[in-house]
Amino acid sequence: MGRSPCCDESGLKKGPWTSEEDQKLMKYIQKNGHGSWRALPKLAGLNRCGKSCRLRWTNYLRPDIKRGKFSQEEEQTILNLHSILGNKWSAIASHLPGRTDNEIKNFWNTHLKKKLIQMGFDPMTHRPRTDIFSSLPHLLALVNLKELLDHGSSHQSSWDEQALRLQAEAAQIARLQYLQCLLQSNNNSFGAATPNNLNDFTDMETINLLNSLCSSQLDIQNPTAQYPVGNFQPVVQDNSVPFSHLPDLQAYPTPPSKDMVDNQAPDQFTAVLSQDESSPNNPWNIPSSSNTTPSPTSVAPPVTVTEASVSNNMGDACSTSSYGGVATSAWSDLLFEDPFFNEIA
DNA sequence: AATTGAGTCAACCGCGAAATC
DNA sequence: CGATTTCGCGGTTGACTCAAT
Repeated sequence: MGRSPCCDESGLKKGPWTSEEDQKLMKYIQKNGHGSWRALPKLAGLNRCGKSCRLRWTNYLRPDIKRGKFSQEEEQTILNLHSILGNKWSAIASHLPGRTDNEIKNFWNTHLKKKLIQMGFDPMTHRPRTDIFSSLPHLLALVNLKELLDHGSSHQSSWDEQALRLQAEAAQIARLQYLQCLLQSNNNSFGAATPNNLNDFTDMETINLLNSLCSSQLDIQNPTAQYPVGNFQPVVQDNSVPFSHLPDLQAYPTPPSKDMVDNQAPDQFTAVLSQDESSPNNPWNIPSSSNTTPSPTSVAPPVTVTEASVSNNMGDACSTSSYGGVATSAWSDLLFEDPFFNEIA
């Protein structure tokens, strides 16, 4: 209750910190600890409010702060944890040594959120957005209108070409979205990506969609060409080996449920940034005897296979989410790295 | 060279919870 | 036990940089 008046006090400096101020603050805290933040500025000889001092210390001056770009592992950890915790930046930061909540929040807002949106996923729910279906006709109409205005009626043929091209691209987006939904629903109907349901995933419609996506952008004159990892390849309609070009998803067991995650105190989690090599078939670090049947109320996972797993700091196997974040799925990785997808998205 | 727009990130603001009186 | 103070969190802002025009 009650608002801290410290920042409202007049005469206190605001804005960027100078190196002298940093030095004063650092020296004082290293010598005395921060104690009462409210009292600190006076004691340290700073014309700042305590709040500003605390922020400067926790986000910038603290000696254990790691600076620089986020690694792939950190990015995946953030995605995983965000899918469980939402915008609990401090909770997420507690699993990323040396990273501050502010830094993670910024990274999310400037990079990860956009990435998910570009992929057609809702950054809050980590699930495919369905709104694009309903808005597609409107978007097309707007785009066509703009083209019309830009080119005028004297360029009818050019306008037609543009419209056709845009319509084709929009259709690609729609198909991609639909494909994601199919993958999602297929996955959800079985609770999680288990080996069996992956084999079940031979729906002709989906395969046709994949093929149409692939053929539109790959060298159709050279169907046997080798594609870089992450790019789409044509799907062979061979039910015995569907998606043979994908990573071996069958090595991954059913991930733990969200309930399991929820039942663990957040502080007990420690991100383990690589798959547990001692149990390569158990990347979730779940004891083999665990009953990991997701509850009906748990967040249904998208098609998610992640190499990031989570265990608590007691060394006990606990859980990561059954919902490891879309960006960690093999499919999502493919989408991320697919130049055509990035272009149209 | 000047302008503009997008991206980034440090810092601020307001709120609620916890701690203290 | 209620009032007040302090702290920490999450959302937002604005200064800065850089690339494109």
